[in-house]
Amino acid sequence: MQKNLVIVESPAKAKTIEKFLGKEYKVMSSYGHIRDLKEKEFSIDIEHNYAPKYVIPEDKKKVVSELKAESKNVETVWLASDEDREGEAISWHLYEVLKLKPENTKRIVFHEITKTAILHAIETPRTIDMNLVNAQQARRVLDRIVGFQLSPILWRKVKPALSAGRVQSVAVRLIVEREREINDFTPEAAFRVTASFLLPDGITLLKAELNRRFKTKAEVEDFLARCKDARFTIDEITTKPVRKSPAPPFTTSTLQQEAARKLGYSVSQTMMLAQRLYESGLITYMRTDSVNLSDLALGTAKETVLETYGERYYKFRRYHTKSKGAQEAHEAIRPTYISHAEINGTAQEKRLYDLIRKRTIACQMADAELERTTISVAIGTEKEKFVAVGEVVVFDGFLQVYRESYDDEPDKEQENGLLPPVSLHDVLSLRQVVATERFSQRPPRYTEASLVRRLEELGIGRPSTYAPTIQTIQNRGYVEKSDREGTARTYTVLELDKGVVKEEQKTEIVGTERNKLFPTDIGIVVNDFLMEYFPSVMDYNFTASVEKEFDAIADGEMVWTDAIDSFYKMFHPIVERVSAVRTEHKVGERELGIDPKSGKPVFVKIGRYGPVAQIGAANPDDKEAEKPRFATLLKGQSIETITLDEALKLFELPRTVGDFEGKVVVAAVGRFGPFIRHDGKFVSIPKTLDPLTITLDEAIDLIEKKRLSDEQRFLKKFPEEPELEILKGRFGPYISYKGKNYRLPKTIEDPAGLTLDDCMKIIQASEEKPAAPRKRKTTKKK
DNA sequence: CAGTGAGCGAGCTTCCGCTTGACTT
Repeated sequence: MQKNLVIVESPAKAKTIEKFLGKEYKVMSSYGHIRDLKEKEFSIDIEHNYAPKYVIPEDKKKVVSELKAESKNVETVWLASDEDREGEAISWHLYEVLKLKPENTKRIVFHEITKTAILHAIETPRTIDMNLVNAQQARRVLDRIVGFQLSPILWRKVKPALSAGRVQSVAVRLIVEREREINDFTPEAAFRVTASFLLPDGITLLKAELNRRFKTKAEVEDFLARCKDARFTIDEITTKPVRKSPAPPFTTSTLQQEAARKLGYSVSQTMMLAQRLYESGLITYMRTDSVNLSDLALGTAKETVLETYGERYYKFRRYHTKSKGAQEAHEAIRPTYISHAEINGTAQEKRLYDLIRKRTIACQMADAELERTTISVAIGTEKEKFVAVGEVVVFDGFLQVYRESYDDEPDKEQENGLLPPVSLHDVLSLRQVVATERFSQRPPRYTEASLVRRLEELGIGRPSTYAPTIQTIQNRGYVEKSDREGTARTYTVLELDKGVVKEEQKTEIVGTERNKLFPTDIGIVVNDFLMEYFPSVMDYNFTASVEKEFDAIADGEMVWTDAIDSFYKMFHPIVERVSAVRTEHKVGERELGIDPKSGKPVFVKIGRYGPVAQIGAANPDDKEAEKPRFATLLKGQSIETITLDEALKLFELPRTVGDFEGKVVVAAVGRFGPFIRHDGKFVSIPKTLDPLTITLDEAIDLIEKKRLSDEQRFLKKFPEEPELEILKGRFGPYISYKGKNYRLPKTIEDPAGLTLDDCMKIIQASEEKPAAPRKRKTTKKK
């Protein structure tokens, strides 16, 4: 019989700790929370002081019964979940569910997974902190109230299966508001003036920028005229030292941001890779808001820096977390063994590990020392000056290892390089002055990672929820990840060369964006609705202010049910009031005008399946009445901006394009976008064409292309087995057999040369081993 | 990943945070 049972949250942690503790201790994992409110019921008894109804979820029953069985057989149970709100609650639920006894239950916490830390924890046990547990219950109950009372309102007023919540709704708000800022933005033009001079040596060039910008072309022309005969002299040379310090070690959010910027990983991809590194024992825990490094880690980082770079490069630094609502149950994300430069794993895992390792090492390195030189060039007696700025790295320090990236890298033209040597009062000869029209930049759309950064700044969401939240707002159709092609813009360039001013119009492409978050019509409608009726929940400071109350509860200064009660008394009446209003019109509905043909009103709104246009109103009392007509909006159209004419055009679909081979050609929009139907067959219409304007010739072209690719699709058929075909898909050849598809191994060079026997073998092989685990989230759609 | 191709009334959907499997479409 075992003497001790230690329960931690994560199985990987359990494995490590078991090694430290020896035979007397068995270490098991709870796999996070073991008890929660019912998944599909409100589960809060409002009448009885907000009593939560907890259940053990189906997928946790096995763990719980194993823990229960084990806990009966030991002398002491050590509850070692994390030392934060959720961790304390996990311990309490374990205590309750496993029916533990106070006399043989001990609560311990440790902040680093080392033998000393754990042994120390065992020597200093405490009891469960009910105040902290109650703070968690308040958090849980509040989120349930908000989520489960707001969502049904959306089902009725906007669209079924939508959702609202303390975190996700604010995330959507950020994206909607950013989109409006972009729409409202008007770029301002100004001329940026640069000049190049020849130094007295007659060889070296100096480039400098004017210290002001001109609003109008007239001002530029005037300035250029003044330059023609001006005398240019070096007026001032200043040099000052600049220091740069390394960024703190990674937390979940900063890791997600840097992996997106430097490696191009999505937020969820980063988390999946980090999870694997963690499970392999290569890095510390990946869901953390702490920048703290253990003494052990500080020591090995020091050794690594000293060994690799020498004493001058080392600097001891301790970082303190300043993000709102941080709970610091773990360390920063760092390699388990900082000296390990090489690891086994996939290329992606290696790159992420390398990033983590470099960031960790760099944060214990010396500042970089730079020297910034500013040379100013006087223009005769004018007030304006040309200025050249150069930066020289005197000592690279941490930059040798790691340089943090930024979301919006500064313009390349502003990059500071090395400046040529000059002396005060040198007279320069002007080679050229160029005035380029530049426009102020609109704010950028959010990426997954920059949204995470903003949420963290606002203290909204936790390391374990950033990636899932981003998934949720996309699954609900509030937000789409998408690209936006830039638009061409002309700008003016004026050039003074050899005393002559030339003017030229140039074109640039601006506003190109890749993989950015765009709000959908549904997202906008839901956001505006929530903002109108529930501004307090949508407030960017809502989370921060309830966090303060949770802290007061944790400190024993507030009763958790009182906190919930005062929120509920404010919140629920609004829910009641909004639910009671029975409006004929859906939220976000907009009347565009009257259909000239039928004389009926034309609406746009969020329908059962998304944005639709509608002619005429439904008449539920009169079954005989004419039903309204519906048409789905095309991609790129919005119920906010669509015009009456555009909406009426939609009703021309399905539209007869013409005849081809004696059969009619029809253009329409289906579930998967615009398509052409001809002779019972369907062909998708590519983005470059429009179902409203497509011509018969274009349609025939599409049909013929499709026929060709269909023909080439069949690589081989077998007369003896009609159910088996070798086909060519977009991702290479595959076998289709009895309604199922099988991938061909890459080694096969001539798929058409396969025999029936070969095919059956491939099918059997893939049936036996159910392929490599593909960790893809299946989208929850029916 | 692949192919698919309509409808706006019949039953269900939903929150946030803690943690990993199971597994073919």
